[in-house]
Amino acid sequence: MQRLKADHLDLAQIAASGQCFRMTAEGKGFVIHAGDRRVSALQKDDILELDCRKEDLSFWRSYFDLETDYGQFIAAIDPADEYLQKAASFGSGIRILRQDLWEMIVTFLISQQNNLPRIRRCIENLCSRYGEDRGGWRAFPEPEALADLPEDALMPCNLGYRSKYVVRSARQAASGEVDLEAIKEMSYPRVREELQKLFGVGGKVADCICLFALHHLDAFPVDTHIRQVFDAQYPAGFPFERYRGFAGVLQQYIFYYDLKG
DNA sequence: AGCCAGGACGGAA
DNA sequence: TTCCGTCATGGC
Repeated sequence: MQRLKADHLDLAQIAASGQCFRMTAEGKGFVIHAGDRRVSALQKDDILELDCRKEDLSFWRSYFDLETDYGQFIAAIDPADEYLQKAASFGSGIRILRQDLWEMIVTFLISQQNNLPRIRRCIENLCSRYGEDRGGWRAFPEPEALADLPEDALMPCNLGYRSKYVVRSARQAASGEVDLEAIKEMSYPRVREELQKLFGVGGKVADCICLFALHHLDAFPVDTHIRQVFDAQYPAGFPFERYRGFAGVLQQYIFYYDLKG
């Protein structure tokens, strides 16, 4: 059992915030799958207890982004912006996780024109059918495990028309046509363009990948929920300039508040 | 029952 | 460029 100091962290909020679809409640805590890793986590006040080896601790500290002070983001919110204040207060336990790149690509390919419960089931189906067996659980399938399939092979996993997006993107990743390792070193504007070479990845999905895998906090995915909030709360436009460098964090507060608030 | 969901693609205008 | 029909499926 390892312990980490963790303020502004609420696993239940993160699990419900729609950035991670492989966190499930287990007893009083959560079990979290990330790529080919897995950990059990339990929160006690501002201490996060992780069931992992000491040498894996640095990975999970980074995964939960525990070295970042989220209080500074909340403190920087315009005091006159009542809506954003409430949203941030409501979701103050949300952090932007550093998730696996390929897993986020597939997850948000599947997310389009879809709803959160079904996205979760699609991911589970993919892992159980094509993920490597780790003895009692399965890893997220690598591109190579999907690249040789026919384009409609994932429809039994309930991906619907998105099956061909995942299969063709897997081919592009496996062949090196899109270099996932090189992408990790690119600036946000450049990687956003690069990701859109993947079949099925447009601007919004690219922003989700940038934010939830690559931790580009400037990325601000605008989906149907955010669009509705903008129409209702920010008719004159959202003040992106004020929040340069961390607008993506606020996006998650808004998304979660609109979803659950 | 019917509308909507963390959109993107391909073709038309 | 912008606009629009289409794409599977199920949650509510």
